[in-house]
Amino acid sequence: MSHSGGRSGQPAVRDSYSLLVLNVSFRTTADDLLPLFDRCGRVVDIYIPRDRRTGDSRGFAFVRYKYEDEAQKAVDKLDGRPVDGRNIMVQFAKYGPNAERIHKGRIVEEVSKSRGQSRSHSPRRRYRDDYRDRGYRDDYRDRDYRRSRSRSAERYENERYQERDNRSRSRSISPDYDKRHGKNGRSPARRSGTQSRSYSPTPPSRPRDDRSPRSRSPSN
DNA sequence: GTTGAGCGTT
Repeated sequence: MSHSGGRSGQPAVRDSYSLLVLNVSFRTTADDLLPLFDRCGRVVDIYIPRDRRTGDSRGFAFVRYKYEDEAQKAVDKLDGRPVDGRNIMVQFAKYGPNAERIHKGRIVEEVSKSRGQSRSHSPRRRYRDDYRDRGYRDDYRDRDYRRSRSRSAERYENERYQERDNRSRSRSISPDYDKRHGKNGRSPARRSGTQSRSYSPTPPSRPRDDRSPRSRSPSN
């Protein structure tokens, strides 16, 4: 009854403290961290968020400890220790039961010592998978941008002329640059069938469906 | 094949 709480989806988290491990190698797995953090205390579980598209590690992991004292010890012991050739950073996570001591991302609890929780004031970036998403998204944006510019008033365009020019050169160094590459802006050597789909109003959907047409009901 | 600040899933 008096299980008032439910701060986290999993009840197991209630009896465990989460630690955030950063600066871990991209190929470091939980199995590699398990024996490492297990030496500092009882590790309940270790989870490493991975990309659902590629499946590669993002470079950080979450280690859950049964007790906070052990977690704190792991932070002080494993924090700054070279793993897989790189120093890892261990600190308390904002998610979990220990969040009670964290107020809006700021730890209300007194710092153990001069640990320097503040890492750096460097701006944080998103996942490194953005560059690949921009690949096809850039085409859509370009089309929208061109259409948007048509409807835009000419007077405003005058001011945007600077930005547009600057941006235009940013995307393409020069129209001749493509010609030098032999692309000539278009690919006439393409398949005629491909051209049909190119003019299709709907973008080519990726055959993400791996469902087998034959095995429709695997349950029965 | 790449990268390097951050806060998570069934």
